[in-house]
Amino acid sequence: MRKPCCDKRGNNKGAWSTEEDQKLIDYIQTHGEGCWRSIPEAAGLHRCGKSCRLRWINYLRPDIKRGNFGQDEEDLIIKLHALLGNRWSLIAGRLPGRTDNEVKNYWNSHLKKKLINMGIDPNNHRLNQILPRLQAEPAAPVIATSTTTGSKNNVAASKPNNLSDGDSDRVSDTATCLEDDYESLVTQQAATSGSSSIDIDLNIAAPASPGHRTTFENKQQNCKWGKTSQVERGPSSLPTLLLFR
DNA sequence: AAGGAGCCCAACCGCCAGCTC
DNA sequence: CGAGCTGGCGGTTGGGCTCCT
Repeated sequence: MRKPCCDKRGNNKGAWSTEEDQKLIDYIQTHGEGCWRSIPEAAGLHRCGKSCRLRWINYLRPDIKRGNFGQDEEDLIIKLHALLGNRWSLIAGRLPGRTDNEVKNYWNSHLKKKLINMGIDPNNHRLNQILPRLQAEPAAPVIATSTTTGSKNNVAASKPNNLSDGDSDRVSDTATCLEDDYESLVTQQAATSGSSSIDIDLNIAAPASPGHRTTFENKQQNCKWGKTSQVERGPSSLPTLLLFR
């Protein structure tokens, strides 16, 4: 039977104090990241290694970009989520200075709602209903989500669209922006690959941390849902990005 | 002004896959 | 070759903050 990683009695839990933060920063700046399991003891912290790693990666790392997400970052997250689903570490790998936790939180608290307000199912990025400027577009059938979370998160389809006047303007702008961005992206891809299919190269060019790359490559080799160049085809080869057509 | 509701986000938990012995 | 260890990931939780009534 496997032992839990944090079974040590007396370990602190919950929010980190500034003293703890400083100890961790000092230790890592002196010795590097190394073996997380041994770091707490070596740094004089009453935390499990996992907790130290998380604190460092999500909060203390010097290259972390804090503050609001820019419009370009937002768009990129939406596009990548459409392609990758809830693979936050991969999405975060495309956003320099952003962590998977941050991207995940931002998605859950902001972007999900934004898409819902736009009449788009955040799980499969398909339109749930017709917006004024997209009326020529027939409502797409909602297909099974391609994410690994299954149907338990599929609340979007049942949510009403209660846009205020101000919201609909904003939404319209955002939709336009996304469409334009995506068209250029697809055009670019088609030009380089000779194909019109959505096939963005998802190899991480500059991983946020050394561990990122290793893991990503491993996942790419072993992942259950596809290979490196085959981006999220899902159970069928239906396009999943109706919004961006 | 007070209290309840809702939101945000840091942190935890459990699982998985790769590595090592 | 298999068991155990470790790092990493995604989902979930809960405390604190803000907004609303």
